[in-house]
Amino acid sequence: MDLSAKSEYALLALLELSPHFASGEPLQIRQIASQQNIPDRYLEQLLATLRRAGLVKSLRGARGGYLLARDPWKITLYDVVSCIEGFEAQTDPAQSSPTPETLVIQAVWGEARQAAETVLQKCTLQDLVERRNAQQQVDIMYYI
Amino acid sequence: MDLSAKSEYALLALLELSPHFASGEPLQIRQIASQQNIPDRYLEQLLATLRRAGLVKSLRGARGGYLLARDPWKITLYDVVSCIEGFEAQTDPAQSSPTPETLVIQAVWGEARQAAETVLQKCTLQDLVERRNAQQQVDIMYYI
DNA sequence: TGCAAACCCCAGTGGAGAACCGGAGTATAA
DNA sequence: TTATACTCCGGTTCTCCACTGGGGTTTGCA
Repeated sequence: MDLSAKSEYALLALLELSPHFASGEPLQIRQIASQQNIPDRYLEQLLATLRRAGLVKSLRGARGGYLLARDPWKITLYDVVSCIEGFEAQTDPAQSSPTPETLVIQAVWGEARQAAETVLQKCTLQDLVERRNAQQQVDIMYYI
Repeated sequence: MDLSAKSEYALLALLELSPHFASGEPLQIRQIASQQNIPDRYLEQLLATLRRAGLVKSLRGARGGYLLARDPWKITLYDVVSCIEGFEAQTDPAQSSPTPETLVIQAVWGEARQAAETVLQKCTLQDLVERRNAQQQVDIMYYI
């Protein structure tokens, strides 16, 4: 029920990439990692997953790096979390003969999960960027 | 993001206790465990937690057992899951200086979590019982 | 053409927590 | 008084998350 470090790292990385989408300049793993305090060898794996999911593109070789595959307002938090966390494929083969009780419980749990996913589907990377900027404005006002 | 065996066991046990609330007759751990296929020594721990949370009462000694502490329509799934899973106290002391990025991410995640919890708060044990009965009716109709 | 900078793949490890088991003790109905 | 139940507390096994490491391959640039 709580956010895994894995998903948080992925979101932070994509958040870091968002402002660079317009210019088309790639960011390197090291830069993202040091900027957001993420173990770089670990971030590497996450970016590979995001690449296979079609959320980022990579440029190999010297002067390479990563960039968003599409506009930051066309990537939802659900896109990110679901591909990182690996939803789906939860058929649970051990549960050969589910009882009526477990079925009902799973059904309600599915509704709760659905409600959470709807929130994530409605929030894009661009929304996150703007909320962060707005928050920083508030901080500055308090600082003055 | 997925339902733990722990919570599912607890819900199954309370579901088993629900029909017996009216009569006031206690159910024993062994009975619940064998009925719902739960390791009995493990269920014992869960029921102890539920008792401390005030969701069930225990009768010690011969002919003892467990019974619901209040009406099954006055116990929500949120009551159960939150006490079993131990929500709250997630201040995360390691996060001494949260960045604006992590703050925004946590905020949205909190909204998603809140949406899921609302679903659980609206569903009572009695709702579960009735949905199970309704489902069984459907099964019977298909059987005929 | 060489070489360094970057991505790419795969395999392992350490620690934490979940799920479960066991034993000794205590309360209580019969 | 005794059998039946709950109660407390500790250990054990197993899985998974977060992370690390050792190899590659690709590519811009001097």
